[in-house]
Amino acid sequence: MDDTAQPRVPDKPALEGLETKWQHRWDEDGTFKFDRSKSRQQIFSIDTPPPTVSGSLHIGHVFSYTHTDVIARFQRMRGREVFYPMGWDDNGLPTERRVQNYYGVRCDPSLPYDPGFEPPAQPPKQPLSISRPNFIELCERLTKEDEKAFEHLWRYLGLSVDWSMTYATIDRRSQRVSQIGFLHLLKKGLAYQLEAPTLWDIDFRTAVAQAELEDREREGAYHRLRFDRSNGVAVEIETTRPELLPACVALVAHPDDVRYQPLFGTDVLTPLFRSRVPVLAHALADPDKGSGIAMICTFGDITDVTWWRELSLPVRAVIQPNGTLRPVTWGEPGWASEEPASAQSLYDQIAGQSIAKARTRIVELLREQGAMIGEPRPIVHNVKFFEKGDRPLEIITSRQWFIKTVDQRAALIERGRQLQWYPEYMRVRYENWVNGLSGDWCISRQRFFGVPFPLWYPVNGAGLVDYSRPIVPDEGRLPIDPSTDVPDGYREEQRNRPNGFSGDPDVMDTWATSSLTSQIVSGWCRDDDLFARVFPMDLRPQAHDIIRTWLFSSVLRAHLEHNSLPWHHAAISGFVTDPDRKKMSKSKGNVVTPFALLEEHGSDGVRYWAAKGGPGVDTMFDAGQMKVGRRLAIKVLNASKFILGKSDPLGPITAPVDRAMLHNLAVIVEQTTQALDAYEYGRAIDLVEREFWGFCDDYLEFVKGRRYGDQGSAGSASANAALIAALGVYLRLLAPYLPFATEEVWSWWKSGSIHRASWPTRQELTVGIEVGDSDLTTWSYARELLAEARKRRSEAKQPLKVPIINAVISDVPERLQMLDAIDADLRAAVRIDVLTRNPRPGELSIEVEFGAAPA
RNA sequence: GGGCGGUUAGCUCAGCGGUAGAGCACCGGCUUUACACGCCGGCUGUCACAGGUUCGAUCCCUGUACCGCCCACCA
Repeated sequence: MDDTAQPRVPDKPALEGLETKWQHRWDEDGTFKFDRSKSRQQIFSIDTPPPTVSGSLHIGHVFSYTHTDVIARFQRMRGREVFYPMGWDDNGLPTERRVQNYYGVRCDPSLPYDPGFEPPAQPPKQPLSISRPNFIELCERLTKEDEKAFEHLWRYLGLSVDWSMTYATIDRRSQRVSQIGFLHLLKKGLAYQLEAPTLWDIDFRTAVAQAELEDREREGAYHRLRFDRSNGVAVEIETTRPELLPACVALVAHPDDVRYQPLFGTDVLTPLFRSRVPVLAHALADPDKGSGIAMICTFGDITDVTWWRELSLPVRAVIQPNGTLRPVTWGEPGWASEEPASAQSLYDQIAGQSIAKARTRIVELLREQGAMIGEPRPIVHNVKFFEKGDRPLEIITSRQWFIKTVDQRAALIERGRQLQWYPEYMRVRYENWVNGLSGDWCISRQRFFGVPFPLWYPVNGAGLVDYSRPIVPDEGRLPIDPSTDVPDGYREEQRNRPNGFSGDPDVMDTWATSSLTSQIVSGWCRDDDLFARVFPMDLRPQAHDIIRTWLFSSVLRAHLEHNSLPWHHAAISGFVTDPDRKKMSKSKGNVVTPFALLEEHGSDGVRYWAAKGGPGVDTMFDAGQMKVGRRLAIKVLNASKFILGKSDPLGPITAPVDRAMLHNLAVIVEQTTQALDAYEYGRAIDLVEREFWGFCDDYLEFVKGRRYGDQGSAGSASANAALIAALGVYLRLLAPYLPFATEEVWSWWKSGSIHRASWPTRQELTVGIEVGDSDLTTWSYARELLAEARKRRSEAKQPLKVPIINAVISDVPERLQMLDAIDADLRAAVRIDVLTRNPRPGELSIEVEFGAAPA
């Protein structure tokens, strides 16, 4: 470092342009380039959340990514080599939807690839059908554009990412890791396929996982229906899904319910379709709900699935994957009816219709037949939705791939306890989720833009696909797309032919890939040397809304694959809320474009606001705080200009006030370091900011006169040296928060980046400075006197140019002794001609006598 | 229904056993040669409510209310 050169201080320092200037300089200088020669102990590795590129950029991103960057810059300055890659999540449904709308296309997997395809300039009114490979090409093309916009924003915000280490969740590397990970689970028996009832979105026409569900309140109605018994007495049940009546396979009541105990083991006839179904007992039936007896349909909700499984009931499925009622022939096996002809004529009136239409019609029919008692009773209840979906989920039986999770429950809870959470209480959400897992993780999706299952299946002589014997590729071939790649020993002509093969048509849940981001960035199965240096990683930063998805699935995958945690620490950010305390999101129309904010308040100003929102805390969007941050950054520039503007003479730090100020700063350094070590970035900036502002308003004012030479060369030399030492420390304490302003000042004065400078320590401030216990008291006494004297001047409304000709300081003798050390500085700072000491017991007080105003 | 977090100055929040704090806002003053994107000073609080522990509670315990969030098998 070249600290002795004369600082080059601009006349009018300003924040404008610093973002552009320094992001380019950092890029050219490779300031944040990861040095992979460092050992595991020297490295701090971060598993950055890859933002969904097809989503819009919003202030919530800026908020949480700033938190991570503050930690990254802090660790880097502490001497850790920070491994800080950036990913783009371009895999999955959001991208598919965006591509469909942007280009006006839709994917038809039956079409062949067209190598020369170009999308129309304007999206056509009627969506254009294109092949899956063509669709994926468009996905990739559009996400490239989105990624550029994101990177631009991140660089402008000042994220200290190594931009040579980016990845996308759909790129070949991620696909390969994702497919290897899947094949490992398959080999260990931890992944399996099953033909089973699965949560299904009828609009997207895909299976979804438990983690992607959300409850929404919907209006519904209880319909009271009469089921006939052979003895002529009717049983009344209540249902909100009358359209599922044809799918009814049993009635169920609680085993202890005396009202229905006589019915257990008997049969009843369903209304309209006259299907004979048993009355059964099961503990899940709630005597207080409805009439206390329920109809079991295949399938109306998850409880139906439980009953169906535990009571060994048959399947009578009526809902098709597209959400319409399938055609049924009553009287055929599985569709028994006492009166098949009338059942058929009634059912034909709802077959092929949507769920909503079928419901309306079936209620009319029930009325006509007198099978409905009274009017439907409106209720509001929670209904399960796919989080991205518009209509309630159905349960459809289909072949899907699963990863075993439920039998890992205890081990996953234990992993959660090994993980260090910030804040601690976020662990509870994880445990709630793990304890509430109701089934294994369904990872197959009937979609197009995603990582395909790296599998084919043999097709037998009759042309039927044999799913029980998947054909697995060599790991060396991965990634593959079974819809275009051909398994070893087969030819393309055998695709979907008898005695040939058939590719798995599905893609994986995006979380099946995202759960491996720490493996993807760490070079798992690609770069063993790198992997050993960065994995398990140090930090997973993320927001709390995806604990059940991203965090959970990542812990699961690392546990199953490596028998370890994926990282040691999880730092959880809150949300950004609008003034009504609602989460800001695009759908609510309350999003603020982040780039305009960065330009208006400066990246440092916006970062300041973000950093004040501590770990886990939802934080209100507050432009006022951004302005405060901007002022802090400007203050840094101006105070630095003042301090560095005159560094001569420079000498030993002898003045008690100077030494006390530095000693006090050493305490702040310790406290700030502790806070940042505990990921308390909000508390840390509070500490530094408050002290820095006091340093400017009190200390600078206090020593200004002495520094200009009022008390001779030695006093000036001491002040200059103390000012410069303190400034160097403050800049470094602020550097993680205000990377642009601090770097700018550092460059006036030192060589190299402040972001590679070493974090300040207590020792650096106290070595060579003789500090007695009394010194801290000296500085606080000086501040007390300064405040008191200023108050007198303010009360008298006297401008500073009017001198105080005499100030009488009354205090206990022990404290008055300290005046000797600060007398001259104090008199200069408040313009006091004479200080008179008045020893006496009691509180400090000052009486002043003003002189005449100068002409 | 279960759980987690919160309730402190007009607003946003910090404090978490010992005389209530910061910033913003507001009011008054200051052209003081680093900064008017500034400086100085001032005003503002039954620390949600009710009990308990303690010499002492905003802070610990137990309830209650309200706000936000997470989870839940929602006939």
